[in-house]
Amino acid sequence: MLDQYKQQNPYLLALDSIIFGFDGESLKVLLVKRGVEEKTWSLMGGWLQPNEGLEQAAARILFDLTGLTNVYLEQLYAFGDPHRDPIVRTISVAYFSLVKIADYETKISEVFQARWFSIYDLPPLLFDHGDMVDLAIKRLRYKAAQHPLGFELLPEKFTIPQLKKLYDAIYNTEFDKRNFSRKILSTNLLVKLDEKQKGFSKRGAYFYQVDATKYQEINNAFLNFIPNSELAL
Amino acid sequence: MLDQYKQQNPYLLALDSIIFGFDGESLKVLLVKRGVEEKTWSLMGGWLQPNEGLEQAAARILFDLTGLTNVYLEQLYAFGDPHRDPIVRTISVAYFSLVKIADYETKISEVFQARWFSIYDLPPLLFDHGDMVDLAIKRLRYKAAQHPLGFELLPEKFTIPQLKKLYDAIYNTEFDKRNFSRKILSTNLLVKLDEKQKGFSKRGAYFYQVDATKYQEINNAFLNFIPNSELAL
DNA sequence: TCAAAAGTGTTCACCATACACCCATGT
DNA sequence: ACATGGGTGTATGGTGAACACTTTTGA
Repeated sequence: MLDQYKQQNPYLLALDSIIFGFDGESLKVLLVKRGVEEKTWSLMGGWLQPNEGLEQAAARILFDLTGLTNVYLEQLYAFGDPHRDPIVRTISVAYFSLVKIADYETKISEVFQARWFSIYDLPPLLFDHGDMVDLAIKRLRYKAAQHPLGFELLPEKFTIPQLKKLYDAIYNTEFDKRNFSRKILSTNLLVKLDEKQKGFSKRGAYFYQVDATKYQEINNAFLNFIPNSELAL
Repeated sequence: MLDQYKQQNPYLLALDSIIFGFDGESLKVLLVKRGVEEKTWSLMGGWLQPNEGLEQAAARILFDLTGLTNVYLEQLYAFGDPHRDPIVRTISVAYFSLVKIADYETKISEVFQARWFSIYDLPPLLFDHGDMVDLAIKRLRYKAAQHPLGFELLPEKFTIPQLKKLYDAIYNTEFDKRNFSRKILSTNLLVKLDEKQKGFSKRGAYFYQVDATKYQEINNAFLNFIPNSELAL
């Protein structure tokens, strides 16, 4: 009975994270120099430990390397080409993560050999990490079009113009500010605060915050393709 | 340099496939009885071999067990809970597959201990295979709402009423046949044939076929959320 | 001739888009 | 006073949803 297990080859299992950040102007990915190829930039990564689940491991590695915690983390794809790591065969499960760049910027830069790169100006990457980043960008665009996850990249309090700039950056386009504002506010997901942003523009823009309660409702609402259907089995 | 590899624990890597089929009435999943727990139904699965990529392995296993080839296959998710397999720690990469049930039905049933189960009437499943099926159903619904992949579950030639029944089954609802027909035909993805279906209804419905050339265009068109943007980096 | 499924058209409400002007304030 | 970015309203076209009748043909 156990024989069928013993006959099988085991493989190394790595986790790599595509970490997105937004600095107010452009969408960035966090890259490091590490290990085997010290001259090549690569994604944050590490090995699965015996007592961990995959997402748990990805979160641990993220924390170990950056001190980031409580961030948006979603499994992207499992990469398993036999020759993707030329030294030892390794399967890598890639995760993508959205972080509030401002909270951690200094910590990351000082403690680790890490840098934010614009997604439009990436250096050559280790192994298949370039493919991982490409896929992560596609996935982010795909998801952000329907799910309200842009907030994960902004501070707790943010202005509508900031949010618009983020979406402009994600889609490499320029949305109409009137339509954008109406669309975002029509979700009722944002709560307007009394406070205004100071220092950036003369007039100052109102801060908004995500309404955590309504967050859940919205997450389901985008499924409106399906009319009066019973989604539960 | 190699030390950092040698210190790491390797893990067994399995592939499990959720295979969907449609018999004209309801959406089905193909399950088998195998290996460790002969009394429990499970997904089709097998082990990764040293010279294979993940999708390649999933395709091989699918072929070995069912004789199915050239089917729609898409990576679903990597499952890696430390205790998901109670005997030996195993990471499983799940794939979901869409097959034309009629072409292979007899072959599957005779050669292997396998059975089609309605997604609304599944038996208890091995390990976390129930979670895998749940996720696969969600993913199928999510994708089918925007991508034209329903055809993968039907014969080469099919009628609009057949297609509608398929979507009814996927979403467990009843679409309006007028709206459904208009929507499907407006994609220009289907070519009407001169032939009519015989034997099922008195009047008979026209057969249609997928226009392979237009298939690609459509696959991009659903991204119309993003106005005049340059998607390429 | 009748039963059963196939096929088709119109109206309405809503949403996405395009587009232009006034407002608040720091300099 | 003026320059800079913030904030809002309207008109139009297209799309999704609701809804009912005629057509074909095998029994």
